[in-house]
Amino acid sequence: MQNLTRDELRQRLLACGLKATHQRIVVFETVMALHGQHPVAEEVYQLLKPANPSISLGTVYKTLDTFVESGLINRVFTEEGGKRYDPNTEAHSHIYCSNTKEIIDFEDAELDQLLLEFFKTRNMENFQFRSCSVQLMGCKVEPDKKVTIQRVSK
Amino acid sequence: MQNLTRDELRQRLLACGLKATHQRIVVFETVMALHGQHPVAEEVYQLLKPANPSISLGTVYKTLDTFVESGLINRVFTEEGGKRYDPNTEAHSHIYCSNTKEIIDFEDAELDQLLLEFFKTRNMENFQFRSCSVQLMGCKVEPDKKVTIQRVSK
DNA sequence: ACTTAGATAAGAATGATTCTTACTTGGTAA
DNA sequence: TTACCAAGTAAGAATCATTCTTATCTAAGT
Repeated sequence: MQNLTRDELRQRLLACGLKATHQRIVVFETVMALHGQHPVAEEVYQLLKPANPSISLGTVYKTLDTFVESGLINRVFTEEGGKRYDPNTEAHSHIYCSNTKEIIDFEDAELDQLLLEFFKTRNMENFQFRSCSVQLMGCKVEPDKKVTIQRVSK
Repeated sequence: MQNLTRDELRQRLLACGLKATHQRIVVFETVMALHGQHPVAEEVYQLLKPANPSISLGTVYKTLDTFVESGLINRVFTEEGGKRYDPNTEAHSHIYCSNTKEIIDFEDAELDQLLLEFFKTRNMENFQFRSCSVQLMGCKVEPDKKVTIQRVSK
């Protein structure tokens, strides 16, 4: 996830048919810089506020929802209620820690492949499949350290 | 999912170390009758209110959370925010329809098996695994008809 | 039946999100 | 370039779900 310049951000907005306003560019920039995290609107607002004190919280809420509708970002599913956003639009799964309440990206090409293969063996009636992902529930052993999930080396 | 008698419900509450109050029995009974659905607290409240007009909404909220803590029911992950509950505590996945906003249970033993096998091939560092499930995103073709996902017959 | 820790009713308080309205602006076309 | 207007925004009011508070009540053990 390279950092995009404001002009590149502007292009992506226009490509979605959205007016490239200053507010949208800044919200987009801020949320993209949080790749790997899953912020709520308020958090995005707090981050961009110092450099952009005139942008209102309501605009951040509205803008994030607009981005989801346009597919620029995703919502992430939560157990607690509350809307969280995910800058990562690649297929990936999430790890939910019941201890720290963290939501951690889990990218695993083999898993994605496995699921795709699986759903090829299924006949879906009356359902137009868009995507699927896995949610892993559990808890961090040491709350301050990172979680890693990797292939077992033979 | 057979209907449990009130005495059986009472036993299950006591087995979890919970006082078997009238309110808890009624909330438990109501939510269990919604097997396959994923109600919010308000919906449970509306259902039990006619026969139990003295139970307050706050109690329903609190009781449902107590049940989740005790493992009698689960929360279900939502994209919209808002807390929904799942009477089904067996391992299963969910289908999310972006059209009707429905959340539909998807039980598939082969999928569960596949995931278990997969995670055996992974080494988790600093994470105590509890469970996992799949979420299927898409939309119903005909909103009023049921979705079915079944093995393709050879 | 007596006791008491825990549970509840009622409604106030909170907090997140949406809505309203008057004002502003990006992008288009003259 | 300028003028125009559909769309976007700021500000704050309104709404809605959920939690909290407190006085009262009750299940279950003695």
